[in-house]
Amino acid sequence: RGSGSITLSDVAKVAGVSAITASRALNTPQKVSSDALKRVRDAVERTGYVPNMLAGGLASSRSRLVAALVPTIAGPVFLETVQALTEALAVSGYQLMLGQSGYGGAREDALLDAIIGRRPDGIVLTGIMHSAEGRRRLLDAGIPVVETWDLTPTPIDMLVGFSHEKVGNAVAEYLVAQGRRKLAIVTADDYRAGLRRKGFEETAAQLGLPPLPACVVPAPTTLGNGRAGLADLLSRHPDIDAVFCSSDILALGVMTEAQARGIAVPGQFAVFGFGDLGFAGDTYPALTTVRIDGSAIGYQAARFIVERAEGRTVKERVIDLGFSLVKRSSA
Amino acid sequence: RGSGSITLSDVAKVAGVSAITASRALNTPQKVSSDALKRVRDAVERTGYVPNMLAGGLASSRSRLVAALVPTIAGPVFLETVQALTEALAVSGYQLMLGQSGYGGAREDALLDAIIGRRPDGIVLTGIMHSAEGRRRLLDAGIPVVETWDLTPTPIDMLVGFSHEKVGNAVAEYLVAQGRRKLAIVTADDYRAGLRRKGFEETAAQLGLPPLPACVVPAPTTLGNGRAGLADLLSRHPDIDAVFCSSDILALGVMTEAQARGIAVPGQFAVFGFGDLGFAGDTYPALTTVRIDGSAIGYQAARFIVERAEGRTVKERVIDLGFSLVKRSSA
DNA sequence: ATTAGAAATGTTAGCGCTAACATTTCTAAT
DNA sequence: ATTAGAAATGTTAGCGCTAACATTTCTAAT
Repeated sequence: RGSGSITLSDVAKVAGVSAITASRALNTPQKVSSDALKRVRDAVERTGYVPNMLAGGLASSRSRLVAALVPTIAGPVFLETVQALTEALAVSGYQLMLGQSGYGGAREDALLDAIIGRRPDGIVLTGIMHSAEGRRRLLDAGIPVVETWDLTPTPIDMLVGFSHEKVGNAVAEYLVAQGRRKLAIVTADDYRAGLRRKGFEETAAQLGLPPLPACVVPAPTTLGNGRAGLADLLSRHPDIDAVFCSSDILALGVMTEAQARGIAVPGQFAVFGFGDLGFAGDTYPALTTVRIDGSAIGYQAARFIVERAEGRTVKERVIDLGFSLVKRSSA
Repeated sequence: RGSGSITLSDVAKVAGVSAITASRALNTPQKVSSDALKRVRDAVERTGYVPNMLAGGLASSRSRLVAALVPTIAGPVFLETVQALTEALAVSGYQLMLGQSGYGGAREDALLDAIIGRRPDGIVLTGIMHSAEGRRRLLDAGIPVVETWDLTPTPIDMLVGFSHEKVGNAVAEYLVAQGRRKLAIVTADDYRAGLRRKGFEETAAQLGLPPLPACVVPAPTTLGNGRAGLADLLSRHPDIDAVFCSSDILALGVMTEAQARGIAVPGQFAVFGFGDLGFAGDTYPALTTVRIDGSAIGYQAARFIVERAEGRTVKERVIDLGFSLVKRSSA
């Protein structure tokens, strides 16, 4: 049986060394004489050998695979993170396996099995997985876990994120400082957006504002949702003077609807986004928003996992990357 | 050594059967008595066993992994395809491994090694990989390959796509039929966009139009590129009456710049996009564009690979999914 | 009761690597 | 020349599964 492709033994034979020496030449070249190293490398070159990482992973209990779990890849929010993660891992010789959990947790179980079955050296969670059952299974499997894009009080293992509530606080403070008094919210119905909303409302209340009108739209957010959200808000509260949106896409939708209605932004009301996606600086008016360094999250998560996989212990297991307000024209 | 986790032998022992019977109960339940099946399933339940797919893949030469190669994940174009692919594969028990080749081919070699080393049951290519060397290595490795998002005359193996030139033809015809005569182009400098441009220019020439002004911007496309592209075009040709953009994002940028300059769309000039991304129907004015069914591409690619992996032969190895013009307000 | 074929189950070996230990070779000291 | 320790190399076994073949058990016929 077997695949018929070239194996390490073939390479070793060609190089005139034992299989383990060939293995060492490839994995730990500093443990091999320069002569043997050269001969093995030549043999690899001549035979076109590509190591079988399934076999390597099985033998060493190190798969060099990392799983990333996202609600859906088709939302722009986590892309930067996934991209940075893929790149950073590739540099260290790891590959990324992608899992989509969807927004409901139904398929979660099967997905977890599929992931654990690959014995990845780490799992990066963005957005979801807070079922107790899921946590326990990951912990039991002994796989390092990095949660991202949030700052939960009880991390499973490692964590790279920022405080969504503080984002809400900061935006409310900013808008009030700009003289806005009739704040409103257009937000997706996901957990983190809810945290931002909570922070926003708390600060608004502390600053003496009445309860804020809000329009909740289903995740994932779309331009159309944003337009509908503003329309809904205006029908009930025509006098609002600022809208905090739970994503830049939503904010762009709000501005589009305003444009369609001939309403001036930020003249009649300010619009504040979240995410600082690529287009935010080029909308008209340019979008004021919250910048999250999604790439930094990805790189940091990769660093965490590689550290663990190489057997080093990570002392500081929670990293708050913070956020910044990017002031442009819309608010 | 070993990971200390529960193995198939443990399960077999608990169930009171041999390892191979347990293996069959999990992989080919119809080959096992209902009694044995029940006992194995109970044992799996009780022990919390998750099969080690590295070991399974090594033993059976079937990894149940599929690799997808994209230029970058951080462009919205291929997302739908990657999402559909991930989902369709998950249903059949396969996982997706993500590789980013970047737009340059420098890292391509290392990436290919990393992929081939996992012995995937298939590779889905979107966007790139046309180096002869790369082709040969994939072919040599005996891995089924699906190329997507194009209709090359000489596919490596299987192919799901559509004709970019025909897209260009159709859009030019449409605009001229609408009475537009001063067509222009804002396009990214990537290969497929170039094909669409070619088709567009050819049809324009056939219809008796003079050579078309064009502005080429670097890939990946952004809203800012679109704005700059229109600005550039207008500075040289203030009298254009239609702009064909190589992506919806670019088109939105062009419309944004027009809005900022107080130019009416489609009054003064028409704008035609490409991709029919989620926001296209909700822009103001609503974007007329080319719809590509990215999900269908993903599903079809998954089907191809699963067919092959299960040992069936695929008779029709090239599928043209076509495209459609979505007429809205901007053109 | 016997038998033949199908169905179910089991034994053995091997997939392609690397961990763990064992041995050989080199180096630099006296 | 001898020696001790380090460096380099090799042998053996095992990672956790399944392919391939072998054996046992069941089924339904006469």
